[in-house]
Amino acid sequence: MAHALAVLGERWTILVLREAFYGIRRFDEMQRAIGCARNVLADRLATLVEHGVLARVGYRDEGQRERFEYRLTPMGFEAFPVIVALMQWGDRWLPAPGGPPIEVVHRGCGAKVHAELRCEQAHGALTARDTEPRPLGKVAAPKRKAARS
Amino acid sequence: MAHALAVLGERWTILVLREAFYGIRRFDEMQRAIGCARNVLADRLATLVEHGVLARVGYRDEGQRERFEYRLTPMGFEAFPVIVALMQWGDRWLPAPGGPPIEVVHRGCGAKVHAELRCEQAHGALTARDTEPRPLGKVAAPKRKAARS
DNA sequence: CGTGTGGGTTGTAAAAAGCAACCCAGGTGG
DNA sequence: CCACCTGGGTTGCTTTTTACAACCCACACG
Repeated sequence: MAHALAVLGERWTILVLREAFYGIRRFDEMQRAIGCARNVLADRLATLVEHGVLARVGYRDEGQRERFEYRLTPMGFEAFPVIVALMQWGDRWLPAPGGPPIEVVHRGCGAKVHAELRCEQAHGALTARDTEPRPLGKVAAPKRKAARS
Repeated sequence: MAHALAVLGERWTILVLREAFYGIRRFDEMQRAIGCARNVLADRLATLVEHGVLARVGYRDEGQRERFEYRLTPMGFEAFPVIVALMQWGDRWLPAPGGPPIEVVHRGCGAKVHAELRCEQAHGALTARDTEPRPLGKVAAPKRKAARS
């Protein structure tokens, strides 16, 4: 998780990804959409490409020279639940006046998409209270003074 | 979503929340667990309290003066899918040598918990490719931006 | 009355973000 | 054939954030 945050946790990265999911691929479009500084955007795109979340691919519009755009890789695609979970939480607890500006729907069926937690035995949607953390593997030295429940 | 990131998007915030879900409540425990600077932690906790994600509640251990700890509010609890989605993505694409240090399981059943996307008509788990963004034009207050003559 | 402990607040240095200006290469128009 | 536009950046400088360490404070204990 710390590694995940090293890749996705910087200031504009999640917004870059969201725009990528919305279909934005080009530097200027991206910059207009999210409104961050150009050098920071360049840095974030480079970091994402370096980690394999985006791919920098050449394209050529008619009568133009070759330029580059950024596309989600499979690694990037799989970050979608993070985006949806964040949007959902924001819409629920920090609602924008007038409702959310955009929503994600099932292509074709048109119903709203949401993120939920499930266990591998199909026990239905879970909340944090239905779960517990389980430490694995080489646990470090025994912690002194365990917390009271 | 931008609002969500204003609350959760700062550098250590998500780790603070993760530790909160693991049961960490106190300043020093938190500081040891995530390893960030104390002033930054103090700032993050204050921000989270201010936004209603955590609550600062007094407690008193026997023979001690009153102190304060931080507990998840309902708003905080509902951020759990974000945490799980991030952990899952990190474990999948940036695996730690020796496997993930911890996993989240269904309390009782013990099976691993994961985040997934579903539509409201129970069409099963979705990927980003099964979805599309839908802009919502429903503006509550008349904003008359384009109709300016 | 000195020490320990939890929960912080300085103070200062290093890193990151923001902003505007500039660069570059190829295409277009005059 | 030169000026200018456009997409995709880079450079330089200023303002915010982070990081790290040191310190503070109120109480309990011995």
